[in-house]
Amino acid sequence: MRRLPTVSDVAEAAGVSRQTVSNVLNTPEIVRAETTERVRAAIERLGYRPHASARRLRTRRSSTIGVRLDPGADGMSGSLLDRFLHALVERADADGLRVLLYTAVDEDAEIATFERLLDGADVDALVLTSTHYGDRRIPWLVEHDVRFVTFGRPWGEHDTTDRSHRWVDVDGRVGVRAATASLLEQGHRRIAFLGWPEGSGTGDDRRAGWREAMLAAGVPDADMTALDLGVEEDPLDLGIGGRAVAAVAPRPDAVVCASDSLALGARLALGPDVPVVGYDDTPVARALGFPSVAQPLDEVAAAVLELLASDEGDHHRLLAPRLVRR
Amino acid sequence: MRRLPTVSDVAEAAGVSRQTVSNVLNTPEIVRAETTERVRAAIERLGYRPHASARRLRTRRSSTIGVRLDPGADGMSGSLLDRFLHALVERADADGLRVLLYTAVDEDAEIATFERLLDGADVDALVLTSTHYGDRRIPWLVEHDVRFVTFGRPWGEHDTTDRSHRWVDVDGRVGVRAATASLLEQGHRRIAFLGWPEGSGTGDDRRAGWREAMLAAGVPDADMTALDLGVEEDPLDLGIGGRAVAAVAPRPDAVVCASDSLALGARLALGPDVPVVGYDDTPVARALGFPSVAQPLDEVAAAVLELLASDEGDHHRLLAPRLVRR
DNA sequence: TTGTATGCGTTATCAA
DNA sequence: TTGATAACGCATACAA
Repeated sequence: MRRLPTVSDVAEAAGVSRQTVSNVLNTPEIVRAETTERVRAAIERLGYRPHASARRLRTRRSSTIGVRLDPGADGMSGSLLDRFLHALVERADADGLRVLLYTAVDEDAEIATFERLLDGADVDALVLTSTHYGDRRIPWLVEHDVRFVTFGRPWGEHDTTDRSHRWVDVDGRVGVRAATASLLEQGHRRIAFLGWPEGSGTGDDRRAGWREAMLAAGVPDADMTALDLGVEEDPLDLGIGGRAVAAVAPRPDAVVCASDSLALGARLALGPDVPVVGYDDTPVARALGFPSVAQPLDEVAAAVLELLASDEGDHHRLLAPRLVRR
Repeated sequence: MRRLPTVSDVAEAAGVSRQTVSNVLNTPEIVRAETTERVRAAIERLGYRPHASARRLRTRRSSTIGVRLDPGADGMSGSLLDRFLHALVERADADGLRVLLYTAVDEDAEIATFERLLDGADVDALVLTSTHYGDRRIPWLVEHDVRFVTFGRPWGEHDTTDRSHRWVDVDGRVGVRAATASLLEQGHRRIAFLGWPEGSGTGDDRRAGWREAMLAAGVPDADMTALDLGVEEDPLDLGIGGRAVAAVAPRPDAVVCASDSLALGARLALGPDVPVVGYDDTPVARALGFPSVAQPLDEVAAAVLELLASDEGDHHRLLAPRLVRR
């Protein structure tokens, strides 16, 4: 591979000093237009590109953000991370940012990875997904003054006031409410909710959306308890949701689900005649043709980068999902 | 964030020179055990970590490999890339390598990205997926003397002799042959192959596996033509494979498919009574419970890194897939 | 076996 | 507005 031109080469070719070349690149406003022109021409002619490592060493910034590639993803929801990542990489590239992947088996290992990544100036910001209640990563990052944004609310008391933790999330409650409303509009009344056991922020949020829509339609609270299903999902046993929903008597008119894999279970158990709505709009939903609540991953990625970049403005973004009708 | 300790700090703390610290890290065999011990203790005590950017600047290597995050992935096959990526990141981490993502809309854009990534010493090797016949990226990389490995054969004449192009691939022919054989063992004879139109390396390879198994079982060549289905897959029309297979009269006993999404189409069109085997063992196959040919992505990732690292030995690896029976 | 001197390519500081 | 000088942290050639 040929030797790459450096600032010195450009400086020599343009008849200026190295520093001036650097200024043209980094602070063009303080350089005279004519000089800028000459330097730019030289850059073009020589095919000069700044050496990323040298710049990083000097500036102590890497312009790289780290993202964890989730190990536990079951593939179905995994494709969600995949799509988010894609959107993120695309947006980041436009801002001159790179995306570095890492993995970790558990939280302690992940924190150890943070240290490695940050100390070596490999990354200077992190994007975290799949946050959960009591996440130990968050306080660690705050304490070590690391710039980060999570895709997912902390689900704590001070969600929207805590300025030390920036997050972007999608309003699942609104999404599930819309899904439920659309089933109600179609004339269904006994609409079951198939989600996870109470206690998970995300799951309870989605459940709340279903309840709201049902209440608004005048369904009494007492009628809802029998239709409120919470199961522990298991990638190896996709039938669990189906069995739960099949056990409801009388049979529900329709089912709103907290995930596409739950929806798949319901669909397989009840057949195509009972309308089912999923969540995340995965390939499975498209393949089987049931509606699903889609997260606006492009917007999420854009918001994540905005929060990462700016010091002022809001620190939290709650985005609206979209119901994909089929 | 605190100021990070450097080699100098460690040297001072251990009462040696910077060079000795560097030697302990990079060429431990030339340092006296006692000195090593003292230096290691100082490293531990100070929490020293080498600064990645500085090392990269000096060594002119980034220890980072670039991987493209595919834009066109339809989600179902996309999860394949996802799983491969995960395996790759995990293995790479063990070797002290980082994985950087990039995207590109087409080949020209991707080549432009190569230049940016390589010139800036952002990455010093690339892993390419979804290679195809006449791939312009390959000659560009070879010409520019860039280290790379592709996951996927070039499907050219000189596949196995061309030492300038290292690749790892999975033997689809063997996989589909095994899938077909298992159906034959179950007593099925009219086994259709649902794949893509002739002309794609991967597709034709898988088709050949089906033909081999059928021939070995004594099915005459003439009987096979009516069972040999090739359709253009379309993420928006998953029914296309199903329609093709439903149009075969008399109805096939079973169907071997070149992908899980084709298998899904066949399954939906023919119902659960006609055995179907897919390819890639995606969540869809697990969800619907049909067998599928699984690519050993862990092994692929390991092989990719081996080929990337070593200058001698083989330059190509053809790995055996595994039939997941269900 | 250990230490000294130098440079990788860039940008920050300060003087001209 | 531009230029000289130093420094970022590390690793290598060479000397001791």
